[in-house]
Amino acid sequence: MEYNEEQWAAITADQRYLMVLAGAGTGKTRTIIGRAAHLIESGVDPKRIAVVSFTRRAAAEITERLRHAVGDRGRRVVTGTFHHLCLRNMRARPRAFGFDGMTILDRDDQVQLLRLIRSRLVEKNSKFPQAAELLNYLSYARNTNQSPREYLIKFTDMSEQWVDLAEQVFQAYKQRKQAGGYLDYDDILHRFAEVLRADERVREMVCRELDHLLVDEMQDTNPLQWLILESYAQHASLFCVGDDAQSIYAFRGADFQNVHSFEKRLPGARTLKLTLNYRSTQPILDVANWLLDASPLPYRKRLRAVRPGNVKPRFLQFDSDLDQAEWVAKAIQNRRQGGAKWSDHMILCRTAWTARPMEAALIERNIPYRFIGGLGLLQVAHVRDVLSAIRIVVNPRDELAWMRYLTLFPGIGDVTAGRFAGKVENVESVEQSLEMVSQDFAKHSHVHAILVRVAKKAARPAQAIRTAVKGLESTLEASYDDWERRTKDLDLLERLAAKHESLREFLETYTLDPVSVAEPEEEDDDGVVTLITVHSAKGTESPVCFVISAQAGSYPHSRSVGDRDAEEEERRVLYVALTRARDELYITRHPPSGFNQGYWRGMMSTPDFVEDMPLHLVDYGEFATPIYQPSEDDVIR
DNA sequence: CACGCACATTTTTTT
DNA sequence: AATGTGCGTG
Repeated sequence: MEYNEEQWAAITADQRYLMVLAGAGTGKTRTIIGRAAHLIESGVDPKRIAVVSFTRRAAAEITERLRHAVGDRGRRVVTGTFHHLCLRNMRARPRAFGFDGMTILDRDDQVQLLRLIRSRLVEKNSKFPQAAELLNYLSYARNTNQSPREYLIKFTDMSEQWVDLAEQVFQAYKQRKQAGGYLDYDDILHRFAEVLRADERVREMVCRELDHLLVDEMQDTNPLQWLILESYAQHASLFCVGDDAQSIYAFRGADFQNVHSFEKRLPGARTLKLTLNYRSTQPILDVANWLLDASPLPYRKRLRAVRPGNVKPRFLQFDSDLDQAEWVAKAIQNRRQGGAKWSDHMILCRTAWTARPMEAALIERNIPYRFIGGLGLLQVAHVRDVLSAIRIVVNPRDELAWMRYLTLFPGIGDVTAGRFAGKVENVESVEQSLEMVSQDFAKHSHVHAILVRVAKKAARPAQAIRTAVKGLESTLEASYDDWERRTKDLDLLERLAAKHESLREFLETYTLDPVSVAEPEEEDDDGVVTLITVHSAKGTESPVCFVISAQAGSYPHSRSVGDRDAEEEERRVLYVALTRARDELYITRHPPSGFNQGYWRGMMSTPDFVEDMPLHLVDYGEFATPIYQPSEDDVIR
């Protein structure tokens, strides 16, 4: 593995705290891997190195590439997301963290729980924010280390009474979580950070286990995560890589300024830069550079391509999203006939929603694809149905699971189920809860019987899933008219479960990082086309990229219009999208339709980033001739 | 109290 | 598209 001067300087730097500012495609991941490899080769025990990233896909890639770079030793490096790192540590010391047999709530669960509480505390038809919005407020406040009250007063125009009411709702939510043995996403970080901060003994015990903490995508860390990093920084060295122009998680409390204040926050910290782009050709970078230049924010960034290539990105305007989808699908098909692989193509969309017509067009043409982002497997109704039985066996105090499970059966409605779920709060064991079921639902014998059978298989995840599916099959078949189509998700679920040691671990893994429903059954030699949201695409690249629906309403997204910071974040989203392309970039757009059209009727001054693009930066017109040539595997020799 | 029908609602982005 | 919600019926 070879590195350029800048990369090598970062890899071998002996600063205890180092921030590497790296533009898109400048070899961030390569440098982080290089750093870990370098540390190992200079004698550091791999177990004492951790690499945190922001998605499991990124973490998996790091694990893989590390193994490639240093062999099996690489496996012992701790890799994962922030949430994984926290969970791992808490699971290893359940007593210190008060973490025992907890069920992790995904977003749907959180919303449902909050809705339950809202319905009791807030009068009907009140204009008081809905559960989902309340959850956003709460989560943002917690991720930025503020009290909800503080946040609501500062950032919303809620009245005094409503703020009080919101506080009550949040308080009740917290209590319900405690009672149900639940941990939501924020609790995972929060509890970990809180204990590390407050308990010096635990902090030493935990943080002393690492000598080197490497952080990917530093611009996405929020104040809560920073708190965790600070605790570690007392005992370990910190090597962070990030790019302010790629910060697209402000909605989660991330503040990209933290890559700039790094030096001020940690004594003796230094910042290095990576400026050479190895991914894209210059014409692609020219468009990206133009986009940042057009921003009022000073990114002071000009990406320079190392690789040759002078094909301009192509810009196409369509009459509708359907025409656009049709054309993209056809273009990919043509390119494949011209010798390209399916897997050379990536289609980037702003929201999962805009991907739908695209998906339809791909299916129609039998183009194998996978969709990343959007509805995860574990969010689909029938999967949740089956998992409710599993969750009960893992945590019998899981009220939400009881509700879902019990109401599956004809004759049991939400009132009856709710009554039972209320009683389960103090249950000590699965056996005890099963005993209660057999008493309360004596008439519905299979309610009890299915759980008993699932509980028996609890040690074998795949078998437990299969048992649950079999038990519920007839009931589910009656309630879904497209049951046939849905069963294949359950097969997939079973296969996924087979890869895991325990049901708890299985649930945790996929709650923290959901798999897509549309994961391809099998990839042929040519792989599959990737359809992906820009947020999920960060850190990835592809020889040929289609940035679709690049118009007002998507870039910037209509929800962000009017808020300067949010609009600028949208610019960075588009920037991330454009900089994924290696050789060819297509930017396509169409007039807004449906929801957006209605939304924007009468509003004339919607910003549109792409509209002002200088003509000379792109080529226009109809069909592009395939210009792709199979690339030599890597451009860096 | 359960259930079925009709209707509304949702549509950022992710851990 | 696919859930969730409200209301009348049994």
